[in-house]
Amino acid sequence: MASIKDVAAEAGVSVATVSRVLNDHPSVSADARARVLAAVGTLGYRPNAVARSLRTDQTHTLGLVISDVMNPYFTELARSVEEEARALGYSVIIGNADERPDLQDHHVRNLLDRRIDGLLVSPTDGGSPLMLDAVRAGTPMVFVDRWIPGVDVPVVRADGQGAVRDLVAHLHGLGHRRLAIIAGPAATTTGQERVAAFRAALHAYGLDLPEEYIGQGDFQAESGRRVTEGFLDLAAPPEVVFAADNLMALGALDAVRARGMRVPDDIALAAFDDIPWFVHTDPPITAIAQPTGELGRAAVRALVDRIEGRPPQSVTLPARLVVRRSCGENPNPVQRSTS
Amino acid sequence: MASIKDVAAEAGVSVATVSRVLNDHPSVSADARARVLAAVGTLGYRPNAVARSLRTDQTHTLGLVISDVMNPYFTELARSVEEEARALGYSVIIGNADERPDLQDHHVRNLLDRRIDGLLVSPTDGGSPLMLDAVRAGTPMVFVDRWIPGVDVPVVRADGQGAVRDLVAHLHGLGHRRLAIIAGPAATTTGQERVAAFRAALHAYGLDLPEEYIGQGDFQAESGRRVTEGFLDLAAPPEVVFAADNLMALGALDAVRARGMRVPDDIALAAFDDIPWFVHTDPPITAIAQPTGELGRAAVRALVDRIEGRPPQSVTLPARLVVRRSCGENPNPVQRSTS
DNA sequence: CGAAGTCGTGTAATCGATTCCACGAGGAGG
DNA sequence: CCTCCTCGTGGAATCGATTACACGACTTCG
Repeated sequence: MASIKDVAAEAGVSVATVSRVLNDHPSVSADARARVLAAVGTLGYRPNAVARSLRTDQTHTLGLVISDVMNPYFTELARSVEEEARALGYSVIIGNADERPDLQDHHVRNLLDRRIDGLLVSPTDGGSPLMLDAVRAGTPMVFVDRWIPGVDVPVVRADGQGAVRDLVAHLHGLGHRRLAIIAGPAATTTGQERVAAFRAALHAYGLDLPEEYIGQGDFQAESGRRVTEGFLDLAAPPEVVFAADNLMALGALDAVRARGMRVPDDIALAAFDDIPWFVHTDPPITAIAQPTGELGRAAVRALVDRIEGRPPQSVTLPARLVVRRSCGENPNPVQRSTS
Repeated sequence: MASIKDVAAEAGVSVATVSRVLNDHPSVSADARARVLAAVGTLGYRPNAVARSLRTDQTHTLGLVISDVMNPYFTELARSVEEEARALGYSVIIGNADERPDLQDHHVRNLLDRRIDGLLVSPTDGGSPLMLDAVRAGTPMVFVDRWIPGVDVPVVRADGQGAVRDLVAHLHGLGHRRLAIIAGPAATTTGQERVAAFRAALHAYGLDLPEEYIGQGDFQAESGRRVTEGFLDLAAPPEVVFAADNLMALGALDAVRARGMRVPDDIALAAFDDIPWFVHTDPPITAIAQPTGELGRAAVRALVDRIEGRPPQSVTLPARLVVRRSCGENPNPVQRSTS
């Protein structure tokens, strides 16, 4: 592979001049520039990003550590992050933690070793020492979706409180009174917040959220299935199951089907996180939609601001309720098609 | 950030010794080793992967360029690729081409500039000059899922012929005679092959695949919708629509619904690529399942073989039919749950 | 007892870029 | 005509690792 030296030789100039042409530094004669460009062309030269990074101490690369790639929500997040980063001149390296703190640490370490310019994280847990060290060491970082309390890092996330209130209003209006939730891991902020928001909304309607109606899930389909089975085994099973993410909703649907029961006739189902497939499930599932693309873009902007020395901003965007048929009689038509 | 020099100073040895300890080179005294390790600990030193790569000319990184991250098939592929790569001591950088040749080139160029050790590609088109140049220049490369004919690069893919035959047998057995296909882009091998396999299977049953029953899609949901609408507008609409990937099947489902028609009563639907959601659509969709995880792992093994000087092998694994209810009366129960 | 390893270690070259500094040529101004 | 800039250029240091080579101290063996 041709190096800058080869180009310099071919063009009959020094490597300094080649470098100047490549970084379009002003003081290069038109003649030299032309000769260098020609040499670059004939040799098919491409600068070695590794060497450049070593010298400049910048990789123009962002790390993104997400909790689970197989979750369409995070896939979409990753996509929008990459798009915005590309627009701003950065590349993205994605690390998939699969909801496992050890894997999360593996990727964070790997990204740090590669000297990425900044890190976007949706933490799987309450904060590994590794990540806290990185923050303390001054690594530019931004939390997206989930965050770690007590750490001074900008957070870009959706606020579901309003939408959860709308959901409970909808459910209450349909006559449901026994509402249960499949929660996410308590170690994640989204795991806790969604339960808190749900409980608060229920209280507003004079309803309770008893312990046995809080199932402990882990944001994966299998846990949704398991928890739902537990709910169905109760002496007084809930009339509604609200899954704190889309994969657990999928598991819940499985569990209900496996018993030969029907949604929404025998039990209603709603989910946090809306995805295109929810339009086509049987029945279409009522869900709380996050502005996923906007979150990803805002997170990148915040991180790049931080990297480039501008003050980064935390951002909170509202989520909204999308009513479909999985909770019962629905006065409105479907409001959202695939896209 | 501490460098190897700092560690050397702290431990009272030379950088050479530190390096030897880090790469566990045999000739280092126990005493020196202990002092270096202690220094590494107190400084929290981590070797700079950028510098190391520059010197050794290896990044221990694989590039993966896929056609569309939002397609669950590719997401799963990416996940298994990363897993296997990690097991073999490599990291993976994913580039999402979004079915756009220009974006594909952007990522290939970016990965090449970063001096990745090898490239895994599922080409969006018939082969950009950039990629062909890379092959000619000796970049270790392996094609996965799709490939470019006439290029001497190992291919890891699934063979759908048998499964398509099974599908046609199933459809024929259910009494369907007018079968249509939503094809992928002709520039991709999977786009062509699936049509060819379908046509061959139809012939075996004495059936034809007329031009108007071949819709040109692009592997995205929207094209599935458009093509399906075209089919429904025909004087003699098909009784079955076979979508060459899961996203186009989603679009087809949309189109059918939008007309107020029902699957499978008014029209049957089948898809190439099976995904967890197909169990839960209304109705559950009959699909051809690829051994996605196995493909990803085999592709990584082939690429790493190539990188490390062993002869790489092309691999072809069989896909299989999973019958559900979207094509009509089904004697067998669902054979596959989510996972 | 001297020659010939062996072992542990350090010095310095190297990878491919960027960039500070020095230098020579040419132009402007006194 | 001399001085002082400006401009274009090249030499060389530098980033943080790895590794070939040299060297001194010990062993080992004839």
